[in-house]
Amino acid sequence: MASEAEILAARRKRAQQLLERGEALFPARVPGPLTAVPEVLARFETAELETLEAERPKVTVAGRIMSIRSFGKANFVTLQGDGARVQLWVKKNQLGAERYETFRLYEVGDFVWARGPLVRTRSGELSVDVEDIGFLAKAYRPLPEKWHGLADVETRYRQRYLDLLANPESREIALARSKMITALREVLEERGFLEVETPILQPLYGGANAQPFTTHHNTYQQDLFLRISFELYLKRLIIGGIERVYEIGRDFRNEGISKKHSPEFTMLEAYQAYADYTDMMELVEALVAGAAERLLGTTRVEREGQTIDLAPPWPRHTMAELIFDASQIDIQKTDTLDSLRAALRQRKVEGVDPDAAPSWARLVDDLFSVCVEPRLIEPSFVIEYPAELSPLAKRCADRPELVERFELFIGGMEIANAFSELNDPDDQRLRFEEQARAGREGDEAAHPIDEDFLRALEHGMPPTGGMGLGVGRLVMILTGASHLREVTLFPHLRARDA
RNA sequence: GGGCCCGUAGCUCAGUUGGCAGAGCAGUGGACUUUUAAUCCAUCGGUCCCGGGUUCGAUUCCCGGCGGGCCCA
Repeated sequence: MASEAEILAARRKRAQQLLERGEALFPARVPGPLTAVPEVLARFETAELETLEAERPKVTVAGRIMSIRSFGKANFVTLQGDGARVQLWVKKNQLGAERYETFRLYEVGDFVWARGPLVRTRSGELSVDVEDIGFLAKAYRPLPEKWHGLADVETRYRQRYLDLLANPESREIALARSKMITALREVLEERGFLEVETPILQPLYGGANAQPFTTHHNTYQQDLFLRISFELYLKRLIIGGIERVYEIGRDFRNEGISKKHSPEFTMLEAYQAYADYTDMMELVEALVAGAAERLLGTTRVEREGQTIDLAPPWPRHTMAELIFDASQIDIQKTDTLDSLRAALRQRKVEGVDPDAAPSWARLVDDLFSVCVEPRLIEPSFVIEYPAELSPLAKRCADRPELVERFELFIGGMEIANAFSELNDPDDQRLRFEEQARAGREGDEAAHPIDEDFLRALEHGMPPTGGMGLGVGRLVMILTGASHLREVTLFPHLRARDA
């Protein structure tokens, strides 16, 4: 018996035999209080043989059977509970013939509880010397193979529960993500930020340059968008007098998928009144370094064989400097589309098509993405962005073609984006109108004009610093993961044909 | 969206220069009261991703599709 159908039939047969022996397949609860497997290990893993023999501490544990090594009248069962494993030592003379025969029907994958004193076997392994054992839940399907685990990438993503069971690294990443988000919240709470929730279903999207998902509300007969950022709602809260505010949640962008991009992804955005983008730099430094220290106990992380130190402060360079260093092109001199195209044709920067971008600023952005971004491995702030690329950021007072903005790069990825928020409603209207023009000229990611937001700004917004941080990408940095999917429990995949 | 690669047993993988489809683990039956991927004996298990084409014969070659990976956009 080894085809899938036969394996399933065999497991059903075992289940039937259990029923016939009076064992419930899915009882509602465990008899008596449990000791979690990790706690068993924490308390007794290092206990001496003599101590265990003298005290014979009795525990009841529960978990999933991961393997059974049977010797006929004695069995070593590996039980996994809450990610930790403890061995059960199940003997016929201890259980009695009747109960032992029932136990022999338990198989890998099933959930059981077991009670008995903790002992050490001859080989020294901490084990529950089982006096009593019972059934908790039947597994009708088998687990992945025990030694190689689950390697098929697609199955790991589609059946993440099997991945979590079989591959400790996957579990570690899931835990790390959760702990990291807790750490981010702690840093923000310590600084007096208030966590809020804003609409995911929005009548008009905005706050970023991206294409949205669309949906429809039946009762109101209203077309809606899934948000592409939280920005415009969080700024409304600043206007409303909540002076330090943040949200952690999901954004949705209807765009390509890559190791750094997912159509839905978790974002942290924070806004602080009476602050500017330099204050946001300090905040981002505190968030990233704080998360690293709280999660890893260090600011040093490994990535593709090299060590990155996240300890602040981080260097700050203008976009123009970095582009010049990488390409020898001075965008401050070649400050028109035609002159920059000419310079690019002369330099022939690989991967940048001088004719692809519709404007000087977009061409600068392409150039930066290709020749600078991948080099920014150590944490680096990039400052002074073209205003055209930043329709929601305040202009530099002395150079109105630039804005007070930075992006943070680590490991060649954009991790955070922040600016001194534009609070002049008239300038904001101009920027929206520029975006609308770009949209009419075919830029599908251009920002729509948001009259309701303009009206809110006209009521007055204090000078404000705001920032957004890609949570999944930061998890990648802190765990060394190479793909956003590795830090996303249920990544989006194409539908399987039915 | 483009290029390249992959899809074989429940899992991890071989293999077939076109000729009855293989291993380990898992499963099943048996032995075994200190194992650690337990061991030993026996045994079962396949839509070779799907659909066409070429061929005496296709899992293998060709075309299309589906799913995945990597690189590029």
